[in-house]
Amino acid sequence: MSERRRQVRSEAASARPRKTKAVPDALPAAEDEPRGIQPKTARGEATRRAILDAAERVIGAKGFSEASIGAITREAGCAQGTFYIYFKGKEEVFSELVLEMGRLVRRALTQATANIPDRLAAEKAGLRGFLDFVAAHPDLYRIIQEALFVDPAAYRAYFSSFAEGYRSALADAEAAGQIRPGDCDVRAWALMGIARALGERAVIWEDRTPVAEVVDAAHDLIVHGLQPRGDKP
Amino acid sequence: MSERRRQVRSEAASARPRKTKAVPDALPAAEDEPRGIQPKTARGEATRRAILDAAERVIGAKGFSEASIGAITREAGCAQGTFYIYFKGKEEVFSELVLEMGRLVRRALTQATANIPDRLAAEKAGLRGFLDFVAAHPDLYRIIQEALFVDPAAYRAYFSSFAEGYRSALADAEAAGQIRPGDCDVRAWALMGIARALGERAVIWEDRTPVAEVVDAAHDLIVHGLQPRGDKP
DNA sequence: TCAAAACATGAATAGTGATTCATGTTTCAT
DNA sequence: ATGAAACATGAATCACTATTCATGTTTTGA
Repeated sequence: MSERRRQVRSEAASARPRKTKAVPDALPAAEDEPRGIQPKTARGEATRRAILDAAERVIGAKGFSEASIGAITREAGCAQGTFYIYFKGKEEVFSELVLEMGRLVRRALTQATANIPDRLAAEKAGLRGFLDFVAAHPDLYRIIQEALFVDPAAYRAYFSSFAEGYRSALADAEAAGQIRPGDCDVRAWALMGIARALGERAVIWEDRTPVAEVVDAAHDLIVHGLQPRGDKP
Repeated sequence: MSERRRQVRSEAASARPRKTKAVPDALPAAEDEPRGIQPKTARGEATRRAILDAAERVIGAKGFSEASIGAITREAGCAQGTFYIYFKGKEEVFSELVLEMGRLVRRALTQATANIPDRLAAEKAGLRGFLDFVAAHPDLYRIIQEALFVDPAAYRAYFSSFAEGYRSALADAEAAGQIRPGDCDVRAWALMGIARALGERAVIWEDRTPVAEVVDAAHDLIVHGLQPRGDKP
């Protein structure tokens, strides 16, 4: 019991793969896919997809470290070795899932808010679109949360992309006089936080309150705040 | 490749300990601490504390599954075996950390909002207290996020306690006419979401914006909402 | 139709780290 | 001061699974 309080070194920032017996590094260093190749046929595409979908379900249900490759391939209906035809390792499927989640959410939000010029109205439609999406993809939602530790870069990229888009949307609306002036960066994070919390309430807490009710209540808060006797037109 | 889409069974809800060789269950079934005892002396208390603190740092830095008992005890400055004198296993320290986080945050919030009868003012003080707290305990903050998978019960307990307290505080304020009428449950979750997101921005994104600025901007949003031309007294 | 390319298999390998335990050392009550 | 209770040690055990690989099977293109 001596030097307490030492700084914990993050040591490679996260998980590392098993050691390979002989690392023959002497090549010009460039290519990055000794394994984990894109399928070339429809059959391969279907198998890869099956594994990815199975991974979503298994990792979403058990969490990253409890989800074994064996469980994933069993769920996908193929042999363990097949997994490594399409993915370099466990981390790689996970990262793909996080990316997919990002793509899908962005698409959902884009569609939900398309052609809505008013920011306050867009805010409501976006919240509704988000809550509908997470209700339809509870596994992906839980997966994002694990990314903070399993793939920090993907985690940050996921939220950064939303934060930046949100911030500039608010800045535009502010310039157009559609919303109250204020710090758009902080407000973007705050609004993302609201959406995230309500999504979690629905998915993790399995709250059954109809989405429309939740959206109405939250949107009232977002528009008018907590203050009493607000101006009602 | 056959029965796809099978339901993934959560299988014991989370991690399970290694199998013990011979389980001699035949006793009346009641006691639950074959290991993991409370220290009886000051020396033991200090060691237990050292391990808990080390676990906070190591798990906070590397995440639960990457944090080995060896790393924790090394950080604590004791032998691996010592760990099992005070904790039944890895999960147990983790759960303690989540509980401790809950206790500390609750205390911080109670102190920050003590003797502030007005809800809107309390809201601001509470947000400030929370952000100050997470800045001082970044490790604990990250740990909560992992609890969703490592110890779901603790995760839910942590947020439930806040949600319920928050909800009833809002309900009281609403009854007293201090805030706008509305769904207090949804609003409680939304406000928690704001705090959580801003805490994350500070801790995970290491954003350096002064806390006071963040609090002012967020509080303006919380009080007045996004709508333009709000009533300014 | 046939060789090559793609896919698929699952048993074997092997790294890892949680947990135990037989053996000391320290502290406490009397 | 002294035996018992507490505490501490760290090497050894051993379950667990990610990953590999030698060997088939299926699909594709000409």
